[in-house]
Amino acid sequence: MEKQYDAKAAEAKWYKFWEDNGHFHETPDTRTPYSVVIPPPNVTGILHMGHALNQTIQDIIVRWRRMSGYNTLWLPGTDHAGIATQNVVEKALKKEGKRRQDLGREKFLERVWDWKKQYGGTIVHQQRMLGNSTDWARERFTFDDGCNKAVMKVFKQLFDEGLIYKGNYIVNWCPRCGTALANDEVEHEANHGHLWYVRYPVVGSTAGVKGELNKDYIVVATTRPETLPGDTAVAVNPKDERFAAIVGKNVILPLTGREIPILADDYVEKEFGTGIVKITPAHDPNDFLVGKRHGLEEINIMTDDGHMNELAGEKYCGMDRFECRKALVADLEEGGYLDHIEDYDNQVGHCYRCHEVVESRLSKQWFVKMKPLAEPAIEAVKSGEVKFVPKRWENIYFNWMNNIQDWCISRQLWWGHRIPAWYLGEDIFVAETAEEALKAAQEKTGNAALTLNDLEQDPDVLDTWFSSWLWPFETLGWPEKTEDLDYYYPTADLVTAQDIIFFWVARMMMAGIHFMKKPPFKNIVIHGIVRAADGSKMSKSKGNSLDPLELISQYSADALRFSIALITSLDCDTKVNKEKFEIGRNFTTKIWNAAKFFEMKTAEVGAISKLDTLKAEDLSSDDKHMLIATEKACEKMKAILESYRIQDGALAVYDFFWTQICDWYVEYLKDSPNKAVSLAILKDVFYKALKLLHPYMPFVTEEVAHQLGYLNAEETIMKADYPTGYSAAEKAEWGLTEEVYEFVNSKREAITALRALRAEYKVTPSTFVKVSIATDKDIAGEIASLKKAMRAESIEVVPAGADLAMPSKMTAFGTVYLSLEGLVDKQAEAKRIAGELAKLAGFIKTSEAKLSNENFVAHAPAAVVEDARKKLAENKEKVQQLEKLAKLFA
RNA sequence: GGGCUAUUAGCUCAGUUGGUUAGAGCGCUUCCUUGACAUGGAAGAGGUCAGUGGUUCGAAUCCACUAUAGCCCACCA
Repeated sequence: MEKQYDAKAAEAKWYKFWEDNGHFHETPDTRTPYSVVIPPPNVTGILHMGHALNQTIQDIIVRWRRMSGYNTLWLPGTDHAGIATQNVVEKALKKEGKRRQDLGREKFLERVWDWKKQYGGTIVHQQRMLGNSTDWARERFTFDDGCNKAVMKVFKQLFDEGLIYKGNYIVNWCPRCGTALANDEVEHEANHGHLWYVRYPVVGSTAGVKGELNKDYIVVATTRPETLPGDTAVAVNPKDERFAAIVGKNVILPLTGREIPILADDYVEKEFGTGIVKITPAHDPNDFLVGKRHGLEEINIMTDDGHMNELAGEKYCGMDRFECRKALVADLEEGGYLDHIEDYDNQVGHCYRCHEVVESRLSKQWFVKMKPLAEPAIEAVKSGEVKFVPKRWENIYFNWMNNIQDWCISRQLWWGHRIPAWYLGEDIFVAETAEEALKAAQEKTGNAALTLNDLEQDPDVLDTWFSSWLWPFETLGWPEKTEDLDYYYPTADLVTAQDIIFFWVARMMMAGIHFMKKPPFKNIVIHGIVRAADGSKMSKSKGNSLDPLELISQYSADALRFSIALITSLDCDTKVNKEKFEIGRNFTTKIWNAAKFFEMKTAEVGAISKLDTLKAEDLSSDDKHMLIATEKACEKMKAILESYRIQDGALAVYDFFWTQICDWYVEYLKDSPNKAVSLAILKDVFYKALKLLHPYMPFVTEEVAHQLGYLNAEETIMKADYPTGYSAAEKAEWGLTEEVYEFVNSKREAITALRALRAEYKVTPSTFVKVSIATDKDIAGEIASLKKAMRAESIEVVPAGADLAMPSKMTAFGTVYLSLEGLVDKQAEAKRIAGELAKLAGFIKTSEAKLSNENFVAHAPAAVVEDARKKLAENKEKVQQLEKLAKLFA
């Protein structure tokens, strides 16, 4: 083996090997299926830490299941990301000085597809760098032909079922993207703004203008003065006695001179502002509803790109909305209409894609009725058919599902699934294809001469999520009846971050149940978000993001994966900084060096024993301990991974490899009296460890498994069996008992105690020392190995309780004494001992109090009481030892 | 305005159903390098488990309140 592990070379080599040999690919057979669909990243995306975390978790689970004998499918793909992708291409066009309208719809779409062909593979390529064992042969795209077909069918079906409708509604509108947005595509952010108090003169009073305004006006508070020209009423609360007298009168809308009524409506809060609110039905969702209730006119004063139109008045027409706000406020002030201004903090909606301030805009859109879809999706979780991990997300899911609003699915974009609705005059024909729509139109009109040219297709496209909510079954072939669909659906686990529970997970639940009659997955595993070291969100603009590809290049993919697994808890967000990835890198190095050691020793020793011929008497207690520790590690990993405790698993396998194998057993092996046996054990244990590790660190484990000859060139550790420990027969044959395990643990405790004594008394490790051990245990067989581990010149065994005047430490193994012979700083020692005695006295006091408490003795489990008694006795003995020692230094 | 979560060593986090003298990694201190590995080994310092009150023989763990931080939802102009 090379002196250093070349991660870059190994990772490139093995990924190609796996992919070229179809190791990620399975087809339906008689085994139990285990399937997972990846949350498809945006095709415009580049790999970020969120992907790295999400996909590492999935790959760990998937690789573990694959090794555990399941027919495993992890299905990859990308999302066509309507707005995001269109924006990218529009930006490129802008550099050429063009807009998408200059190209026209068809040419523009060609450009987007060209872009997709050229750059759409970026993230797909980057995912391979992580080591994902995704079945690339089944890679899908939410806008490929199959998904398009699925989307068309779904739209038609929902329309026929009366669950899709078209309506004139006030929607969230991004003036920059020029499209409607769903409610959850709007991000609310704190805004330090103002509340403008504006005077509206009451008609029929003596109110005049400019400087002559008096009590004959009312004052209206607004955060959006620029919408004033769109006002068609002002409103007060019907129970508000202050204004009872003026309800039904009219006011004059400042600057326009238009007369508008004063209404009473429950929506108005008496306490807020002045208790009077202006009603602008075309520019505010609440006002829209008020307007509907009172039959008000809806005056749209803005263009779809956020400028004022002619209805805003000649002066403001063409102005940007925020420019207009300034101009209008200035005019109000000049006209004497501005009462005063207050600072006011509120929440303002922003487009989740481009961050522009969202406008409420009146327009015709398509909606899906969600309530009927949500009900069975709620039930599926309530009944336990689908489980959230961690469970607490269920409440959040229920809360959202119970308050679900209809889903605005139309987008005024070009890139996306075009809405399959065709118009002929007033008639709408919804069909899966244009031909079917034409046929329907011909039948309806009785005019067989109609052609496609007579029909006009709805220009809008569907929300991207309208395709991705079908992801778990459209990717398996639906609406065709395929073998894959039959075998792999429903999928097993869905792993995703908390931020798309509503966007995606909840909707997949609804679609899966509605169209497939079965929820799309059994477990929904929700993990946190990767944050920067200071806890803030990572973002490119802040410059605080870590690039997984850079980390891979610096530390290796295995290092990235292991580190991220080690520091991630499902329960909370994860803060990361670069240094954390050294853990994984160092671990890789450790594995490599341990392998080198094994190779070297094997060559040195020559023939090593065969594990299956060994009997208990061939094995030392340390040998047995190693085998038991391995057994325990296997059991532990299974339990951990079954409950999705990725972090615990990383820690457990790290500890097993580093502490159990390297720190203790390898050190033991160097001086083992029977190296042929110990190497045989190491050989077996090492391979088991590699397999336990493989889901976390696929590359280095594969490389080492080949280097050490566990596998031949055609084989892969990916398909090796996940270790389950030893058989009952083997355990009996080898005498692997809990007693031996505990015994060796206590021996190690004694070794550690001696080392600590050395450090305390500044006896360097190179000095051979005289050791005494006071114990009644039979430790004769351990003396040889103890001598080596303790670097002892001699070890004398004396009966427990023997009275030796030497520094000592108590262990379960016995009391370990270090002979001093010509040491030490007496004063410092005396002081240290006094400190320790004080500490022990405290413990003994509380301990005695506890034991003399009848309640404790009566109520606590016997084992707990027994344990407390034992500890008390031990500590009392310790005190005696220390007191004796204190005399030495007096 | 509702809801959720967090608060444990200097830092990042474990601590599974209440019973440890509260752990890990990094950082820090001391010692150890020709013998797999200094990306290493050994030993150690460092915490009244955010605060207050309660339940209990016993609380980091359960309950209530408070404080701080973060997230999500929500139409108060």
